[in-house]
Amino acid sequence: MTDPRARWVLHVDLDQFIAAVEVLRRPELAGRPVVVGGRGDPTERGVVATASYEAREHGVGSGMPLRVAARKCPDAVFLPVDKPAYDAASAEVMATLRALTWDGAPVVVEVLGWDEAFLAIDPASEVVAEGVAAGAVVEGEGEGGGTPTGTATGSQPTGPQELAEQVRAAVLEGTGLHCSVGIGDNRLRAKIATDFGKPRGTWTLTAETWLEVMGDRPTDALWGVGRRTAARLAALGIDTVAQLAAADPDRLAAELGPTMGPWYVRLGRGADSRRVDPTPYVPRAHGREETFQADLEVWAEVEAAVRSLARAATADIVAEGRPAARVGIKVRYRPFFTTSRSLTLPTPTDDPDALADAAVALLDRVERDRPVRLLGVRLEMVPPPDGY
DNA sequence: TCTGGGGTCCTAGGACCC
DNA sequence: TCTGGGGTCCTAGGACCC
Repeated sequence: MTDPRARWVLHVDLDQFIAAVEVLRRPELAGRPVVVGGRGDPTERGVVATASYEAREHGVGSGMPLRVAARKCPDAVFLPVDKPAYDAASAEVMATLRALTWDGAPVVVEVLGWDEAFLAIDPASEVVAEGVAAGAVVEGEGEGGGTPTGTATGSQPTGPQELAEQVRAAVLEGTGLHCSVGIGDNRLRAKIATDFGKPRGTWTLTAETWLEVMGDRPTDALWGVGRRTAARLAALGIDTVAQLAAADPDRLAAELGPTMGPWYVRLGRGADSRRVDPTPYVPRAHGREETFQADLEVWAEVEAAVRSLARAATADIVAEGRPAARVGIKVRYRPFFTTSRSLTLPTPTDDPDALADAAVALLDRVERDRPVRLLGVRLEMVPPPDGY
């Protein structure tokens, strides 16, 4: 139980993943500003999925409308999102990570998305500890802390820094992609540490260094606090991570909800007790949505579009092998007002006609006198059978 | 800054039941 | 019928993440 390696979590995050995959198969793009998003046409509605570092120097960033990106960086190469290519690259990365060992013991990998994963030692493969106290402390990380300490390519890693270097070398060798690694004494700290290591680096963040590194930063620097919650916290006089860490959980429970309030205080303290979980991801729902290049003004077109989205979503759940128990639609009107409707089916089904009919029927419950910018259909599946 | 598409989880009110 | 309280399901909306 006292395997010293069990203290550590590594977070691996690919550098500019989507742009890097594109450059990998089109080497002539290396060194150029590359922007991937939408259908690759910067005159269309769409946003930036990933920008290369060269494009970021011009102020282009994720989530930015393509039109704005084109204005900021007219010389950028604009490419369409190619999901299958990123799926394939991601699978290679994850396979590389799963093949790693730490001092002879297998690691477990929890996939977070296309380009991120947590790594930890497999708790089932306990090795007798060699006299390391439970409170072992990593040497302090001052300015520039967390720089790699080893060049351990090929040799067996001993500490987390050596494992991190092995991760970066293995991913580069196996996939041609660069990544950064965060080392933490839990998932949250490892995840946040990664940003300090980018690009192509490693950083360590522990309970000992948490407040020193994060205390003066705004609350939305935390994983799980976004713009809205940061504003609500600011209204309560909480602007920084240190202030959030010192806040009264009962007060935040009253203000932000019994679950979320105390959870935010724990975030401020850098606390996270969840273990790295290698259980394969099982989706709860599949949905399809589309923002139209020109708003739909004819209701028959709205109905036809919902029917089409419902069929596409149905194909996704059929591939999953689980029928839908609930159907939901989303309607975004001009200029940007969004509403949703949903229903529980009398009986779960994966019949395309029945699901399309249900989605179209939900349209009767929304206004039809306004131009429609976006439509979405979402199918919530029955839980997977036991044994998953 | 005229704002994608894929998801997850939490909250709150009302219905309904005992 | 002058009417408590808890549990659960359904629905709409919101926040967040990659």
